[in-house]
Amino acid sequence: MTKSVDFIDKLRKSGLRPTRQRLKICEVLFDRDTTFHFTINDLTKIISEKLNEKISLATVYNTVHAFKNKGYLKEISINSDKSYFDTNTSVHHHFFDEDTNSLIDCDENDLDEIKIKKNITGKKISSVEVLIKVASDYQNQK
Amino acid sequence: MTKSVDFIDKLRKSGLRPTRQRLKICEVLFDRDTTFHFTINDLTKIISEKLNEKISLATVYNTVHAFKNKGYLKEISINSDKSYFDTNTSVHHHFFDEDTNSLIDCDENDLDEIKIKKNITGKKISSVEVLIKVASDYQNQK
DNA sequence: AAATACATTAAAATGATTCTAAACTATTGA
DNA sequence: TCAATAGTTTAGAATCATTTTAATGTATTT
Repeated sequence: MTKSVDFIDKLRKSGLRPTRQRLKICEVLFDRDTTFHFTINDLTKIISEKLNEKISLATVYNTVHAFKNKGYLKEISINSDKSYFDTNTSVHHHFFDEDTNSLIDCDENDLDEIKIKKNITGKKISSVEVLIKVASDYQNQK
Repeated sequence: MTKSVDFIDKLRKSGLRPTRQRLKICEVLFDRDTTFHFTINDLTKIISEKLNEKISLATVYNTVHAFKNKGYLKEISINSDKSYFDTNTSVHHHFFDEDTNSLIDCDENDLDEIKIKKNITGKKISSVEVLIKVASDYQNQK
């Protein structure tokens, strides 16, 4: 259980003012034992339904983007109408369950290390993401 | 240079009627030597500006999705407001140039084969995609 | 405690994509 | 060959995620 003081610190250190809204969002996102994968819609629902808090949608967007820019969240590449975020910012990869539209972190043992042997001239690699889409064995009628 | 007859055939074989609109789109997409990466917007522009054709936006969407479902196009996973498609449907991976928002196919020599050592129980793998994001060396102020 | 800079907000705007229902066209089979 | 039909195209409306706006509010600085 992370204390509110820690979040205040975390925010201040990143040059973000510790507002009531940001602290609430910190609680939802970072006061957890395991990685959390979410869309803005998921997060908004938790805030309003579980916490009974009212945070404007624009603020949720602003905050998530601020956290992403500060490196506290990772955005996952999926072709979806929505954006997916991950509280696990270490280098790791994902399974995407097409039946439930949910992400699952790959364990480092699930996959060999990805080695890029040749890169585009004049560019630096900013990220490498592997997405393994999975679906139920029987329902292949897409 | 693929002949129109071939496209008519291709469409008929997939249970799609060879309409004027679909044939035009086939020409744009498949009458090429190299892989083509595009968004709906790119495709629409080519049709109207280069070919001077008028195809309704809904038809472009319908056709691209039909082609994707028939396996003639691959959709690439990127977190973008737009969807990206690829005429190269073989298993291969991508560089994504963040400076120009464009995709580049990985050569099979750019990357070792991806081996998934452990999968989610009860699921089958429907695809494995690697996305290598690159950007200019100097402009790292994101 | 006032001034300032930063944040939040509701509502409007935007932009990609999908839906609708009417008009059109390729195919089928008499 | 022609009418019936099933599939297709279309413009425009609808939807939905996300961003913008500009006014109000709040944390920080002096």
